[in-house]
Amino acid sequence: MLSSEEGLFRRMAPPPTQQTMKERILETADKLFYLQGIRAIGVDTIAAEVGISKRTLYNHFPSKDALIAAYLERRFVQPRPSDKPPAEQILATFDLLERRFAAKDFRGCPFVNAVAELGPADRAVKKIAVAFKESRRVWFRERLNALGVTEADALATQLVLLVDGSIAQDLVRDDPAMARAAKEAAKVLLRNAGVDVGDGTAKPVKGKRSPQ
Amino acid sequence: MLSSEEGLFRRMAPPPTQQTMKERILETADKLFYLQGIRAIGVDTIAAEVGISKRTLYNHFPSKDALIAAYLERRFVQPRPSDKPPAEQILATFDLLERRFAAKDFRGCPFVNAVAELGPADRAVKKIAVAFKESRRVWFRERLNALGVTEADALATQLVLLVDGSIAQDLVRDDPAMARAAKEAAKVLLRNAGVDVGDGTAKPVKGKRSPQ
DNA sequence: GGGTAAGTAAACAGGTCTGTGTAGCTAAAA
DNA sequence: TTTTAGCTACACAGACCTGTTTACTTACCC
Repeated sequence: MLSSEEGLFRRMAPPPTQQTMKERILETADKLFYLQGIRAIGVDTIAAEVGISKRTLYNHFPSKDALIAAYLERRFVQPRPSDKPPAEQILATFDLLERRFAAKDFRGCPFVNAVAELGPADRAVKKIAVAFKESRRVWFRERLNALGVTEADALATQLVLLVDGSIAQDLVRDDPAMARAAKEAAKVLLRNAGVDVGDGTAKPVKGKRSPQ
Repeated sequence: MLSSEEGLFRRMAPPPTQQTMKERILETADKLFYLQGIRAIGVDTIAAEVGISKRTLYNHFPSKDALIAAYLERRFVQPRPSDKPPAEQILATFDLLERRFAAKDFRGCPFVNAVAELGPADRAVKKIAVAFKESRRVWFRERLNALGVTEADALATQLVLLVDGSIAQDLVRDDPAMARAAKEAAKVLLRNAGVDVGDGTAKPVKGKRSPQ
């Protein structure tokens, strides 16, 4: 066997920074799954891109399904905590979205995409997608509660509709202006709930008239 | 050759209603593509479900890509014309959505799903998806113009965000209430633009006060 | 009756997919 | 120095994919 001939100088490659092998695999899987689709990418492709053998990949993840689950779990991160006022935090969400849309590697919401791609039969994927969506809704609700909005729960739902709507629209249109449109709509909804969104048109929470 | 032995009684099956073969294929492809995903369904599966040979399918569609394109084109239908007042038409959109969500065979927007599944490389799919989304936006804009809304274009965009947001949310959550939430948000946006949405709280278009 | 259009079944080509098996190499621990 | 954990390369099984080919059958029109 000549198998060592060219393998010799590639073994135990550069101590690849500090990352664990699992993390290296996940990072590559994330990039490929997200940009090209989960079904479109085979495990061979991932292994080749990481620069490892397929056997090694399967030593770290028992199946492609496990890798998919780990990919989505790794995407499930909470927004960074902020000490800005709640209303600003809420509106900043849409500014962040707009920056994301402008990046050319944005390809929609990985959770929605996974559910769309893998179908309703894949319960594991659906479960994590639901958890993610709910966590975002709760994030909005907490900030609305802090603002004293009475119907915080309903308004939080409406805000996530604007977020997901702009994501879906940007996915097909590649138009970051969708984020701005969502932000303007969000401002109207917030103002209507009595939140001061910084343009002096805050409407009172409970039928009270604002001064003049 | 014994090929006729069991084929004999299946030939030229029941004159299958009146539908053309192309339509029968498309109908089946639609059901399978939409419910299970485009990549998840092979042409063999479609042919078997229609009850025809694969050769026949390929005689009607030169490739799977052509079948996918025809599937999406067939999904691209305009809303039925209505003689109801424009504001009612707009709000009825969300009622229709809610009924769709409640049906257990609802699986999101076929255009968004196709783009998510097939990736940005598939220009043909992306093109028809963009055309569809824009047609819906224009539909809203026409009705807003009829209502004399000044910023009809911007508001139409905001309304499609609510539509697509509720579709995405329902896709992952299976919750028809998302359509109601979108409707409530739409009412606020319409009222804010001076449209009377039937609860006596219409706000004038241009700073004018409505009678008491 | 002869020709044609459109269907059938079934095999095949050539590719990809997930997942496993085998054998050998290397680095580090014992 | 020996053992062991973890890697590599590579072949393979078995399934499924798109699309083509072959040979045959049926219905219908002229």
